[in-house]
Amino acid sequence: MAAAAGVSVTTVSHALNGKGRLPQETRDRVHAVAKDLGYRPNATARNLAGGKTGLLGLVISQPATIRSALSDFAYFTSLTAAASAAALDRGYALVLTPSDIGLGAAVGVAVDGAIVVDPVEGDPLIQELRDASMPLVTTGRVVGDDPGRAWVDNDHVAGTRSALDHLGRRNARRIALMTTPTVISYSVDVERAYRDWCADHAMEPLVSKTDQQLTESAGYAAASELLSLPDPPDAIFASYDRLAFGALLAANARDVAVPDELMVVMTATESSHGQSSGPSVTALDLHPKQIGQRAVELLIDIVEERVEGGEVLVPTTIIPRASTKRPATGRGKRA
Amino acid sequence: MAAAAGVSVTTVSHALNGKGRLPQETRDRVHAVAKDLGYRPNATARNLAGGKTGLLGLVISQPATIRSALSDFAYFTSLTAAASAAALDRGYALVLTPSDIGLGAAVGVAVDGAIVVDPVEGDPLIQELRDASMPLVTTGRVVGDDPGRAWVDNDHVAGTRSALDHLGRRNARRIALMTTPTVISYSVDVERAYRDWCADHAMEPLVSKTDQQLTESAGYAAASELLSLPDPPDAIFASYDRLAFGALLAANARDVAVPDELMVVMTATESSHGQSSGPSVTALDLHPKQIGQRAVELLIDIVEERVEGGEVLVPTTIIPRASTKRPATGRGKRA
DNA sequence: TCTTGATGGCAAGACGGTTTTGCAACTAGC
DNA sequence: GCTAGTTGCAAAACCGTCTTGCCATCAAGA
Repeated sequence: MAAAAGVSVTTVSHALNGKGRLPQETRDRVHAVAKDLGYRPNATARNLAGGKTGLLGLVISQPATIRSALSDFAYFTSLTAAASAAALDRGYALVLTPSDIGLGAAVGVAVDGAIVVDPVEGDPLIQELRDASMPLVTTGRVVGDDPGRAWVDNDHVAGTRSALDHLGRRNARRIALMTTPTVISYSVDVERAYRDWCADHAMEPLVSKTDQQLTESAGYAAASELLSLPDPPDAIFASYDRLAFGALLAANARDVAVPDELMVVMTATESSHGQSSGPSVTALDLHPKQIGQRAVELLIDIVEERVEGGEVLVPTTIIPRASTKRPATGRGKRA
Repeated sequence: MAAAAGVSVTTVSHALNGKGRLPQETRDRVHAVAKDLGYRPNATARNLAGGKTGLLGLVISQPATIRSALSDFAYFTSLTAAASAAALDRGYALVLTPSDIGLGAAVGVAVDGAIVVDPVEGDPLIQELRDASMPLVTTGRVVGDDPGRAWVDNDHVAGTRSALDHLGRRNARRIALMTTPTVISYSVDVERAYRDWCADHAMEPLVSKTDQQLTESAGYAAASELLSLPDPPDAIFASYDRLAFGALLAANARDVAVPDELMVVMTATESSHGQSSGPSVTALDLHPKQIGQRAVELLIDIVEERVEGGEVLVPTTIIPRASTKRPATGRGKRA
């Protein structure tokens, strides 16, 4: 920047980065002038000098079999957008990397670190990145991983329990779980928490797993089946919002009243609300924006060697709405 | 790269970039050694020297009112992923920019060029970028823009006509259009093409516009209304796939047989197929991947000053499926 | 044989910062 | 009053590539 502003480039660099030995007075003056001139250091030059690229990679890990079923686009969009914004805030750029190009040493972009979203057990990419000792943060844990790794995840066990508690307090007698096969830590956690909760409450588990794409249609089909059981559920916890919307349509088609005869809770993103035309659905918000943001922050901390790893748990929030609008009994914790 | 490989850095640079005056023999030798060493020039240094950042920004333009309704995540995901891959292929990194941070000179990242997806009429971002003379490509046209701008778009007029022709050849008597308010060039084009086609074929237009979020539920509601008209449509063209899926559910609920009593055609992405549980739906594929890819290519051509602008039309493809499975009459073009 | 022109390749500067080193000037202790 | 330590800042080296300028070398023409 115009050393014209009084001092040498060295001093400017020192002042702006809080490095060298400078009196506060000089720092302030440099900062003032910089602000005045709207000076912003050139990121490319800074990266060159620092031996970095300024890029972070984000890959969505999904095995080929369910990649096309990856219909929970809203979740990923939300997460990715927040991650990108968080990266920009801190002077990095987030680049979406197709999982098939890879970030490996051999091909693809040179990045300073990587985020892998919802890693699937045995995904070779994880191993490849670790072998290359690339700074790595996963969103959702790697199933079967040792502790000490860097990840950001919801507390799905607590979240699931809070959703079930919510239903239990409203006198649900038989709660069904609508979910998917367990390929990522999310589905593993939810199903285990559900079964544990059922055991704790002497309730018989009723799990409906769809391996179709996660659409309202799949939810419609699954819920129709559940509702035609001899002893149908009076509450449903859906691990994807669109399954819940489908369940609502199924209930409507069968004249099952929501919430009186059937309560529905779904996991959701910020954008899930109001997407169904029926009663608004009580949601367990996963806060994907926070997930994305925290993942980036953790990754940058690792890249800049402030920490080596870290396990970040993002809490979930239950948002009561019409689909579970029954008076809660006094027993149990308050929502 | 190790000038250790025989020559000077200058020669390496010249050889690898096909610049200076070098005999083919030297070039080949350098290339061979480079490949041998797995040498890849440092992008950061290259950018510094070239005075660029190596970054392209991609913004999704949506007015606040419908941003939350942006449920067509699959389309954007597809487009964005393809754009990102195309950029990486050419040595650039694509970064998603939140529309509120902006790419303006004042704030945000420094990028070499920008892509604005589905610009809304009067979006200030467009003007800001143009004022800063930032290389710009839009995906979908800016409504009311003069020619000569750089954009990539589907030929929605031709596409809509081909979808309607497809229905017409199968003896549709009354075709309804399910769509949204006209805020982007896409919705404008589709509705105009539909009305023109109706006029050409002496058919009374029947347009159902939903301003709800674009979910199956909205499609369900809109289709239910259409089907309860005194003179209900016997074919529906839906400008969003989820509207069509909802229509299918509505038809099913009313025992309207598809395709015998009602044919359905939707615009779609690669991932739309198989998302409904009913009959598979004939689709007008918009090829969002191609849109994203072509947009990046065009933008890079502009950034590197090979061209100044360009209008790229990506064709659409009609994919006949069960929802319009009727014998086509001999009249008209073949599908 | 000498000049001229084309050709092949190297050296140095530029890009815009960061970081290290070095040098005054000032302060303090004895 | 001299040495030692501290403080404030500038000069220089470096990051890895591209670009420009220039010196050889060699062949052809005079």
